[in-house]
Amino acid sequence: MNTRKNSGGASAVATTPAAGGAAAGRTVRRAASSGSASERREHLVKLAAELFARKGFQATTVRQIADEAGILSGSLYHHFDSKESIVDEVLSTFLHDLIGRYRSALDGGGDARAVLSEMVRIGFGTLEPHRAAITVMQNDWNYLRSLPGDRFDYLIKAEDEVERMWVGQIKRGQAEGALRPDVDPKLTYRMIRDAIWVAVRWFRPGGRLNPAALSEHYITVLFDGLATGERTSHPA
Amino acid sequence: MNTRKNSGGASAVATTPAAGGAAAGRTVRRAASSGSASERREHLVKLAAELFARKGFQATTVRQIADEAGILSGSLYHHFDSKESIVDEVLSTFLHDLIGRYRSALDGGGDARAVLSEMVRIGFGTLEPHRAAITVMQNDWNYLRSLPGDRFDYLIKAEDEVERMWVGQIKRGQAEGALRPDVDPKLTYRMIRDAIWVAVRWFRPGGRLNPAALSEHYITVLFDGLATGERTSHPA
DNA sequence: GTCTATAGTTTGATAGAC
DNA sequence: GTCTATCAAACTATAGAC
Repeated sequence: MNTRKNSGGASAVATTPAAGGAAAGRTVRRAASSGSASERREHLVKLAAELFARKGFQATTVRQIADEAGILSGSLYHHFDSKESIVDEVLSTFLHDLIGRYRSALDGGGDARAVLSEMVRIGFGTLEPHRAAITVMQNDWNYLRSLPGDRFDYLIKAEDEVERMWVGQIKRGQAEGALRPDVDPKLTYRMIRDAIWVAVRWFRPGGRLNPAALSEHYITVLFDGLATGERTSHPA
Repeated sequence: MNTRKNSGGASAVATTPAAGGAAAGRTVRRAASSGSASERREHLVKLAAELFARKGFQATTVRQIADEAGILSGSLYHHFDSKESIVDEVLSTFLHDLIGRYRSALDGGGDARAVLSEMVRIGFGTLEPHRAAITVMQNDWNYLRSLPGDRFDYLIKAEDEVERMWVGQIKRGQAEGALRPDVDPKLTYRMIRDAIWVAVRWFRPGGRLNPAALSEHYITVLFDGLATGERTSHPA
């Protein structure tokens, strides 16, 4: 996924927390994060992710990222190989977390409707911790995919795996008779997925609608359309 | 909306078709479009829109646009003030058309469910003719909105007007008893809107799914969740 | 781990000949 | 309406001092 320049990593937890040198560090403009090197790195990735989300990957310059961190642009290259490797880390961290959560939901068992409901909750649940990453993934997907090389091929791999999980549950629900058989599983998956993820455009943490309320609303609307039962029309 | 450099315009139809000079034009690499000046302009906008959609507005250079048209980058500035004015024309043309179609649907009358169904069809109906513009609007919305000045304020104005139309119909449907009253109208509008527009990411003209089939699928799923009737659960 | 300084490209846009 | 030629600015990334 991403090539790291120094040791340690964002997702790796069992790294030596041997404290950052910080021998020089003159004006120390950076607020907190006087912790380990990996914490510092994580902090920089987070700052960059916010900028990428707000202005777009291309429109965000390494100078702006460095400014936000209180250092000069050249200093960023002590932590990262390139601007691309930063966005790489933003996206792969998110996808790693997301897929892990989905797997847990599938392992948890339950009928198709219960699992699918849980997957909706997971989707909305990532809106808050991964808002910036989700925004970047949507807005800059085409651009990143258009870059030469196979660096961002894992985006497709992750997308495919997620699709398999959703479609599998939808088909199971249809086979068990819990979901109406006259809808296209793949198209239905896309419809749900799109409606959830694009919510990142208008979702604001602390706003009128929290992720839990959003989930229940969407689940209600969705299943009273998906579940079998008395309906106004029931096409072949 | 957009400031044009020369006379004539994309949406204006009653323009003198006084034929493009084309006195010099050496190798004339441009395929067809030996018509009026406004046709030539429209053609350039279309080429640019495709590039913007594929790589993103920022990542598309004026040189690439010119290449695609078979001219040099400097020559583009005979037709447009700036790169921004090109994307401006892409988006304003689309929004003009979209809002016009919505207004017709509202004027057509009918009950809320019928009007809303028609609005869904309109949404999917624009996917084919305005695929590039819709893609640009979604991917580069944040960036364009972040630019200094009020040039792209009309994006917000158009968004607001569209929201008023949708929410108005949803509320009317609830008042008339055709739609379940326990859903939030604004949130429901967003859910529908998001699901429709994001389809532009995977929709391909001539593919397995045409806009008409998509519309009916979405309408079926949506209304059997929105319409009143026997339901598994019916929260307060 | 940050700074200074800068190399090497690429970009959007302009001026004037034809 | 396009080309030639070019400018000024901005960009990513690097090298080496501290």
